[in-house]
Amino acid sequence: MAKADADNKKIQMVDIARMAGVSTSTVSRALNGSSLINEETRQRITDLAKSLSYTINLSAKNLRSGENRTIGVVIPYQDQIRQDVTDPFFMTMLGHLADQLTKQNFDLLFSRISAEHLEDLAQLYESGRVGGLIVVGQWDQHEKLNELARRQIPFVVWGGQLPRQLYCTVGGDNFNGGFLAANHLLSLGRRRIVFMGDKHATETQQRYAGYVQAHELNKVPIAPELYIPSPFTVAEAREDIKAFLQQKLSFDALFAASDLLAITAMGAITQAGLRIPQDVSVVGYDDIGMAEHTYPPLTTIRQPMDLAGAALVQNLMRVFSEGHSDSEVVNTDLIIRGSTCRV
Amino acid sequence: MAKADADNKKIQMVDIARMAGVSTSTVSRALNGSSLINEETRQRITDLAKSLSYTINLSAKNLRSGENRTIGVVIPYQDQIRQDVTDPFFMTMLGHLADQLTKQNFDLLFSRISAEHLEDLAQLYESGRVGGLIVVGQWDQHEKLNELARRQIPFVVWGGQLPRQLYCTVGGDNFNGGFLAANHLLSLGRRRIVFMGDKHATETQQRYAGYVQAHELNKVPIAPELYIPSPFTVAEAREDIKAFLQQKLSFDALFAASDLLAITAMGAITQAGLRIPQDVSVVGYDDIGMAEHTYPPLTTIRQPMDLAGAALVQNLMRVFSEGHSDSEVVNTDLIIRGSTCRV
DNA sequence: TGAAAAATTGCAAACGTTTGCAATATGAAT
DNA sequence: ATTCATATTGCAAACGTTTGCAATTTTTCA
Repeated sequence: MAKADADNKKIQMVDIARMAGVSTSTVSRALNGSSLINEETRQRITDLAKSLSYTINLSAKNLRSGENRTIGVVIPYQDQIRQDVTDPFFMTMLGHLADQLTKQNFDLLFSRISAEHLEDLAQLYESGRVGGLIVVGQWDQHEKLNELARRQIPFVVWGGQLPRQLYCTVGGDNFNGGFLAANHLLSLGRRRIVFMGDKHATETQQRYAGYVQAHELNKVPIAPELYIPSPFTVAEAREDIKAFLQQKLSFDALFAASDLLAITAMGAITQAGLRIPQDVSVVGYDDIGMAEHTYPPLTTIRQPMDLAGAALVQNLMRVFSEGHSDSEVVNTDLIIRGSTCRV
Repeated sequence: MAKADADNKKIQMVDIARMAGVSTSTVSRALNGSSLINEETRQRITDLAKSLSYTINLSAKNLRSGENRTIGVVIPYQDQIRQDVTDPFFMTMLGHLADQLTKQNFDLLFSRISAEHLEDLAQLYESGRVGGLIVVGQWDQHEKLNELARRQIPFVVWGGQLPRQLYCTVGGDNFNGGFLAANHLLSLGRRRIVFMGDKHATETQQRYAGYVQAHELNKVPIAPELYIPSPFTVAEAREDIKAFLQQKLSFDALFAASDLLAITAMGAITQAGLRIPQDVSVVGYDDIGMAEHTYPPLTTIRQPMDLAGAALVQNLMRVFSEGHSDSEVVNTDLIIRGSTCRV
C-alpha cells in the first residue's frame, strides 16, 4: 500500500552524488546550507538536484536528525455531539495556521480528537509523528492540558488564560470582547440583553465576565433569566432559542458567543415576528466571513485571525527553543453593522 | 528544535525486547500482528508495550517498510483571491475525511496549495511526506490533474467527471442537483430563475447543465441575462448580486451554486425590499449546517458528506492497490425549506 | 524411536539520511 | 622547501525499525 513503484525508482541522494562526482555527505551538506561546502560545489549540486526535481526522503531525515518539522493541529470535538465543528471560525484559523507553518517550512498534521480524551495528544507527540502541537479550543479541559504540560509535551493552545496554567495560550481578549459587545448595546439604550453561550467553556465564561462588567459600569442590573446556555453547535441552539422565545420574556438585545449562534438566533427571532435591530439588537462574536452578508449585517466582535495564527506558531517555536512561552492576548475590535441600533 | 529531550529518553523497541527477554524482531512482529508469533508471547509483549505506553517511531517504520500511512488532503485556493476558503462545506468534508482516515489508521496532512500550482502536489508525494493525496475541489484545473495522474501520483479528487479523465473523482451528482433545484422552482411556477455561480468550475458547470435541462423539459426558455458569474467567495458575491439587482431585471427565483452564495444573495435581496420566498424563491447547494437556521430556512441540495468522505478514502485505497479506480457519484437530494414557495 | 514437518525465534542486513572525525588539498608564513 | 593553518571533502557509523533467512524447538507421523 502506497509503496514506491519498483520500476520507477525514486531518485535519491546517492544518485545525485554519483552524477555530481561527490559523496552523499557533500550533497547533504550542500542541500542543507552547511558552511563547510565550497560555494561553487553547492551551486552545482543544488542546480542538479533541482533539475532532477529531487525531493528528500523525510522519514530518513527525521530519523537520523531527530528533528520533526510536522506540527499537529487539533480541533477537539465535543464528545456528546460527535459531530463536526463546522464553524467557519475554525476553518479560518486552520487556513492561517497552515500559511504560517508553511512559511516556516513546517507541515500540518490535522487531527480530530475528542475534547474528553486530550491525553491522546501525548501519543501523537511521543510516536514521533509530530514535533509539537497546536490545540484550537480549550473548552473546559484545563486540567488535561495542564497534565500534558507536565509531561513536557510541546504545545500551545488557542484559548483564554486561566489561573495556575502550565501551558501557553494565545487568545482573543475575551473579557474585553464581552465588554465591548455589552457596552455597545447598553450605550444604545438596551437594558435587557440576553447572553447566549456555554459558560463551561473558558472563553465564553470570560466573555460573560466582560458582559457583566459592562453592566456594572453602566449600573444596569442583569436579569438572570436572560441567559441561554447554548453550546457551540447550531442544531441545539435553534431549539434553545425557540424555547427561550416561548417564555415570552421581555428583552431588547442579544449577545451570542459566536456568529454562528447569533445568525441562528436572528433567524428564530425574525421568525417570531420581532424586528432586528429595532425590537432586538444582536451582536455576535468572531466576524466570520458571512457576518457581513446576513440581513441585517451582523454587528460582531472581530478577532484578528491572521495575527492569531502567527502568534500561535511563533509561541510554539519559543516553546521548542526555551521550553516555555508566556501566554499572549490579541486584540479584539467591535465591528458595528446593521444588527444593532439605538432604541 | 523539537528534539527529543536528552535526559528523558524515549522508550523504544529494544527496551521492550530486553525487558521481555526476546529480540527486537519478535517485538516488531508481535506488535504488527504477524502470524509467526506465539500467541502467548504476543500477549506478553503487547501488554508490556501498553504498560510502558510505548509508541513506535514512525519515521523509522516508514523508512524501513517503505510504506507511508499519511494522506495529504489539499483544498486548493484560488490564486487571485489568496484568501481562505472558509465555506463550511470544506470544513465538513475535512472532518469526515479525518474520521475515515483515522478509522483506517492513516494520518491527515493538511496542505494549502494554490489551484494554479497543483503540480506542487507531486513534490508532496515524491518527498515521501505522504503516501497519497485527496484533492478537494477540482475547480478548473482538469489538465493539471491529468498531468499528475500521468506521473503516477496516487490521488483522488472531489469533483465532477470529465471526458478523457485519467484520475479518479468522487463527486455529487451535480447535473442531477442542478436539475432538481431548477425543476423544483419551475414546478412551483417560477419562470425567471437566476443562476449564480462560476461556470469555469467544473462542478458549477454541471449544475448549470442540469438547470438548463430542467428548463428544456419544462419547455421554459432561459433568459441569458439571468446569470451572475460569481465565484465561491462571499465578498465579491455580495457586490455581484447588488450590481445585478441594480439592473432591475425581473426575476422570480434564484439558484446559487453554494449555500454561502445563496445566503449572501438572500441578504441582498431582502435588503432590496423583495420578499423571500414570495417575490423571489431561493435554492442553495450543499446544505451546510446553517442553511436550516437562516430566515427563511434555505431550500437546498444536500450531498451526503459522510458517504462522500468514505468514498474518497475507499477509492484512494483502491488506487493504491490497483493503480486505478473508477470514478464514483454520490446521490444528491433536494431539501425543501422555507425559502421556496409556489407563485 | 527417529525423521520430517511445522512453529517459533533470532541474526543481521537493509531503509536514506546526517554528522563526527579523519583525510586531503590549498594557501600562507617562515 | 618546509611547516602550519584553513578550506573542502569523504568515510563510516549512527537513527529505530522491518524482514529474509537460518537456527532452534516442538509437534506429527510412520
